[in-house]
Amino acid sequence: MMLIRRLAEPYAGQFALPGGFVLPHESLEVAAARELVEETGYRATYLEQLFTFGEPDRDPRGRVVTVAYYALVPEDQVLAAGTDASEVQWFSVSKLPPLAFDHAEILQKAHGRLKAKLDYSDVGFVLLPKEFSLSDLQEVHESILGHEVDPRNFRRKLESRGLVKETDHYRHTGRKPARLYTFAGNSTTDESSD
Amino acid sequence: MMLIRRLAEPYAGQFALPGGFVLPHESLEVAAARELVEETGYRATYLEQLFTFGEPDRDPRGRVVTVAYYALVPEDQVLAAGTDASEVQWFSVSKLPPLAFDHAEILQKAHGRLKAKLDYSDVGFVLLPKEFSLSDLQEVHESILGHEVDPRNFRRKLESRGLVKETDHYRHTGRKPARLYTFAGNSTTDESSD
DNA sequence: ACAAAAGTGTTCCATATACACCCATGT
DNA sequence: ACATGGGTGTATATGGAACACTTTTGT
Repeated sequence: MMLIRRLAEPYAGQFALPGGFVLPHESLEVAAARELVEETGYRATYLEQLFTFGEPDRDPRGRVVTVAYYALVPEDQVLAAGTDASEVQWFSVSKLPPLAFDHAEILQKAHGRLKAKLDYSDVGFVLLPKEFSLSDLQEVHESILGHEVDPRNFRRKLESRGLVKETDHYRHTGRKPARLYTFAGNSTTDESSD
Repeated sequence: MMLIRRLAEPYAGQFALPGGFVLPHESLEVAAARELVEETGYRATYLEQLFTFGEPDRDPRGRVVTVAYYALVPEDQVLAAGTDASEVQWFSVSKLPPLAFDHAEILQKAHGRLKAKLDYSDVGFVLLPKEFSLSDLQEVHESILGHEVDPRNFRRKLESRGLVKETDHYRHTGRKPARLYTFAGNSTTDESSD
């Protein structure tokens, strides 16, 4: 989970989700992408609307309705703090600091959504470079799900769904070289839900 | 699908979803429930946030962000048109009239969500009175899914999940009396997704 | 040679699907 | 008696879960 440390009141010094206000002629999604770049330097490739939070008292400054989006950020991305935030930092889902506003609730909802989408959509691939080993992909799944996965069952499922294409490249950084794969396709014709 | 005919411009005379503006100290969900009562007379028991629509040009009057909710309304509910609408009318999903704004897109999204939730949540029961026959429940599922369901498989699934409790009441309105059932419980501990 | 991660098969169980007839009642 | 919707069982296919050892390389 990527969080920023707030500079301004309220909640100055605490961690929070990056965010800001939508401009008059800007779509919600474009606004979310813009704020993310401004505050973390990351240009999102995957961005999905999560939920809209609108309790009347969730911001001490007055009525603020937040349309929350979440982005998936490959771990190797370099993040540079922008103007609104003094610090950008990664946290494990299980070790979150206290958060500003109702942002803990937002994060929890995002995590639940991600878990649910993991096995009927292609979100798992977004967090990896174009070529990856099957162990890489498995680790992504394990860290999102929060538990271990059996490598044989995992690989069998990938194969039966035709999700990956093997390349003839190998990564030689470990002990036994790992075959690299690419994502095979957009099978999920997303007519349903969100 | 329940729609109202608009009285005011823009799109006067066309069908649209009931809706309106959130009051300053009102939560989004309360606002949705209030507008539904005002425009259709129906007090929602099931109301769920669907999605937020915020394209800059979706309303010709200016920038309007819509936080869409959907309610489930048992068919036997009597609907009385309120002050903002001249007419409340039911439509089949497959035979919708032209709709105001981007409301067709909203409806389509709601339908997709409902289909997806049908078999991992309890939405199917909300559309029925407290006591219902298994054929009633099956018809609800068929009309949401848009295809027929095998009665043996359907009943077996209900039983294996323990979703219904049988009563010793029968409905004598058909030829063979149908045993009536009640909804058994809230098994779905909704920690995940939305 | 050994440490460390990559890779590989089989069995079992639960759940989904396909399919057709008898039953109980009201008219 | 018959028409109508209510109600029932079996066989097959599919997908998920549990489980441990061999392979290949770098050091």
